[in-house]
Amino acid sequence: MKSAPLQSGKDMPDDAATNTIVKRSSSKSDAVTMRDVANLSGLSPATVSIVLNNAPLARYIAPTTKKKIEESARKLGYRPNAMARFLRSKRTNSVGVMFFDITDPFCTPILRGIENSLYQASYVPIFTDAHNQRNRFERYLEMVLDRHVEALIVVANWLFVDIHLLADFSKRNIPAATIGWELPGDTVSSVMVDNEGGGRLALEHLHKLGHRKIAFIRGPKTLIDSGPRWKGIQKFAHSVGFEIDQSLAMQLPEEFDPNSGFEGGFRLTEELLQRRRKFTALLAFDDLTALCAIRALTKAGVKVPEQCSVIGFDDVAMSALSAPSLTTVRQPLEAMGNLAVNIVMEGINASQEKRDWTITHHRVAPELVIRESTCAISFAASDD
Amino acid sequence: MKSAPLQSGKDMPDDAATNTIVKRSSSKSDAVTMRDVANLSGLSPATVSIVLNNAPLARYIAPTTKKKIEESARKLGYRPNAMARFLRSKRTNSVGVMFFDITDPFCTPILRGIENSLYQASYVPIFTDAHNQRNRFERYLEMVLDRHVEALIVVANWLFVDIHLLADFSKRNIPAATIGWELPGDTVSSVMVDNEGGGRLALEHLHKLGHRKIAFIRGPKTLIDSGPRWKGIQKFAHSVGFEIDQSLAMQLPEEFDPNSGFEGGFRLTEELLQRRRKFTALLAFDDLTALCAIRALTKAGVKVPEQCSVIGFDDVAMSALSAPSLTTVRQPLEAMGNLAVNIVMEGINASQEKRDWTITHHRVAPELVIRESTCAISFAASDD
DNA sequence: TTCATTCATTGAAACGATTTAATCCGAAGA
DNA sequence: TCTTCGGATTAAATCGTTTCAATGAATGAA
Repeated sequence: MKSAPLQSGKDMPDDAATNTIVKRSSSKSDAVTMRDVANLSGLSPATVSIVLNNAPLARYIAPTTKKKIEESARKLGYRPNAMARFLRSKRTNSVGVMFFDITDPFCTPILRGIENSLYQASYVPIFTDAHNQRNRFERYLEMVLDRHVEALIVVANWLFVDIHLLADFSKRNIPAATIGWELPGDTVSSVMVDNEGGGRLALEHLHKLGHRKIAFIRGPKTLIDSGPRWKGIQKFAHSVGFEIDQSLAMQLPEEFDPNSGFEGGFRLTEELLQRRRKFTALLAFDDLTALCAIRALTKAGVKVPEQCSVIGFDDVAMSALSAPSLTTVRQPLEAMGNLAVNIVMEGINASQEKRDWTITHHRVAPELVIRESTCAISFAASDD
Repeated sequence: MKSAPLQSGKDMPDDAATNTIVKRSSSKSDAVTMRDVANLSGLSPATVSIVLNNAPLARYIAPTTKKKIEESARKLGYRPNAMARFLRSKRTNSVGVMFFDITDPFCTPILRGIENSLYQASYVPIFTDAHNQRNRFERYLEMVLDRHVEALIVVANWLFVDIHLLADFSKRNIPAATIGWELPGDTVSSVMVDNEGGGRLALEHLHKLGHRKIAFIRGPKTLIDSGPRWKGIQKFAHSVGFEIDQSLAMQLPEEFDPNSGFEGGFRLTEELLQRRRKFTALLAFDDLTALCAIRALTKAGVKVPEQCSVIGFDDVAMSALSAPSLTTVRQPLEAMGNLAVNIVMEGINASQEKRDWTITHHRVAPELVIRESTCAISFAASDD
C-alpha cells in the first residue's frame, strides 16, 4: 500500500501509461480586479467595495449606482481576491479542522457534519490529517495558524496533543473545539458523547433480553472513553443487582497500531472462548472490536446471535452492512460535527464583536440501534 | 442522522449539557511581523525577506547578517503571513481537492494518498466534498478558485461535472488532474485504474479455480468503469473459449442514491437465485455489490465460498474485515492519489517557470487480492 | 587620485482589497 | 444670500510581503 507499484511494469498491460502529449499555451488572462469594475461603472473602487460587501455605508449609496456597480461586476465576472481581502479585513472565512485519521470510519461522519455546517456558513474547512502522529499534528497546526484560520476544530480519539495546543491558543485567542476528547481544564470547548449513558444503554439492552452471562471487552486504559463507558456499565449492573463476572471482563491493549482494534478484538475473544466459561452475550468497547469478536465467534463455530449476542459502540457505517448487522450504541457523529461548528461560530462572532465568549463542554446523548447481532436468550444456549 | 437529536432532552441524562462558563479576555497580542524582525536585527525588511526566503539575492548577503536575521526571527517567533505573501508572490501553496463523498470508503484512501504527497511538498490541500451534488460541486469550485489554489485534483466516480470545469481551467490555466474518471478530450490529465485488465484478472481467477457457471453483476451503464471492466471480462472469456451465459449477467440500475449499491447488489442476487439457473461463482462490479451479494446468498442458505465463490473490485477497507473476507481486484487507491499530486506538481513547476506542460492520461495496474470468498470449485457444488 | 567593478544592502513600488476621513453638492434654514 | 447640514462619493492610508532598481562602500586597476 505504501510503495507505489505503478512503474513496476510487471504484469502491466500495454496501455498502462498512455501519454497523450498536448501542450498548453500560457495565455494567462489576468484576473479581473475591483479596479476594473470601478472603471467600467465609472465609480471609484471604494464605492464598489462598499456596495459589493453591503457595508454599513451602503445605505447612503443611491440605488441607481448600486445597480450600475452590480451589473458591471456581473458583466466582468468579477470575483474578489480572497487573500487581498484578508490582508485588510483579517477575515479568511476558513476554519482549521484537524483529525487523527481520514481512513477511520469513526472520523468521516464527523468530518461530514463539520463540512456541512461550514458550507452553510460559507466557510471553507482546512482539513488536516495527523495520521495519529504527534509531529505531523504539530506541523499542521503551524500550517493552519499560518493561514490564519478563524477557528479550529480538533477530532482526536487519542491524546497525541498536549498543552502546546493550549498555549498557542490562549496566545492568539482563536475559538476552538475538540470532538471526542477533552483538554484538561477549561481552556477549550468540547463535544463528547455521553459515554456513561451509552455504557448503561448497552448493558441494559442485553439484560432486558435475558442475558446474565455476559462477557466484556473493555477499551484501552489511556483512551478517554474507556473509563466512563465501564462506569456506566457498572452503575447499571448495580442498579438491577446484576453481578459482573470479572473473569469474563477483558481489556484491549494500549498499542495504537491502526489494525490493533482488529487484532485485539479477535484475539481477546479467542482467549475468552478458551477459558471455557460460558457466556451468552458479549459487550464490546466499540464496533470494530465487536465485528472482530463476531469473526472469532463464527470461526469457533459459535453462532451470532443465536448462541451469543454481540453489541458494539459507535455505529460506524460498516456495522449496518456486516453480516449479521451489528446492534450498537450509536454516537450521533454527524450532529457532533455540526455542534462543534456552532460552538466555534459563536466564538468567531463574539471575537468579531470584541465580546468574550464562553467555553462549554457538551455531552450528546447516544442512541441504541438494534440490529441482527443481538436477540433474546434461548434456553438451548443458556443450558448449554 | 440529519436532524440533531442534541437538544431533544428526551432520554438525555442529567449531565447531558454541562456548561462550564469561562470567560476569555480578548488580549489580542498582535502577530509579529517582518518589520519587527527587521527592527530587532537592525536591518531592512527587504534584507529580511531575502534571507528568510533564501532568494537568489541571498548569495550576496554576508553570513554574519544572515545569522543575525535568522536569530532575530527565531527569537521573536516570526511566522510569515501567508496571505500577504500570496498577494505579492501569487503563490498560495495550496491545492484544491474536490471529491464526491468523504464517507465513501473508495474515496478516503485516495484522499490519504493525496494528502500525504502534498504534505511532503509542504502544500496544504483544500478538501471539498461535493456530496455527489452538481451545484455543490460548482459552488465549491468557485470557492477554491477564489482562494487561488495552484492546482486542482478532482476525484469523482460519476459525471456530475461538465465542460464548465474545462472552461474555467483553460481560462485560468491551472494544472489539474482527475482520478477515477476522465474528461472527454485532452484538456485535463487523469489517473485511472486499468479497468479492462482488472476485469480480465477477476474472471481469470474464477476460471482458474475451475468455475464455469459464473454469474455477473455489471456496473451501471453511465459509470465510466462499467464498460471497460466488462470488455476485459469478455476478452478473457474469448481468449480461453469460455462462453458467458447472458442469462446470468445482471446490470446495476442507474440510480445514485448512496445506498443503491447496497440495495442493488442484494436485490439482483436474489433475482439471480430465483431464476434457478445454477452458478458456482459470482463476479460483482465492485466490493460493495459483492458484499451485499454475499449477504443475499447467505440469507438464501448458499454458503460462501463453499457453494458459491464471490469476487469484487476495488478492495475497500471493509473487504478485508468482512466475514468471509472478500477476494477482490485491488485498485492502488493511495498510489493513485500520489500520482495525481505528482502530475499537478509537474504542472505547477512548469507554470512557475513559464514552460508549457503536458497533459497525460495514466492507467495504473490493478492487483488480484485473494482472500476467503473464493475457492476452487467443489464437485458437490458443481453437480448440485 | 580617479574611475570601474563587485559586493551588501535598502527604498519604494507593487499586490488587491477595506476603511477612515475627507470632499463635493444641493437643499433647507436663518 | 449665506450658512449649515446631511446624503453620496471618493482619496488615500493600510494590511505584510516580495522584488526591482538604486545606493553606498569597498576593492582593484589605471
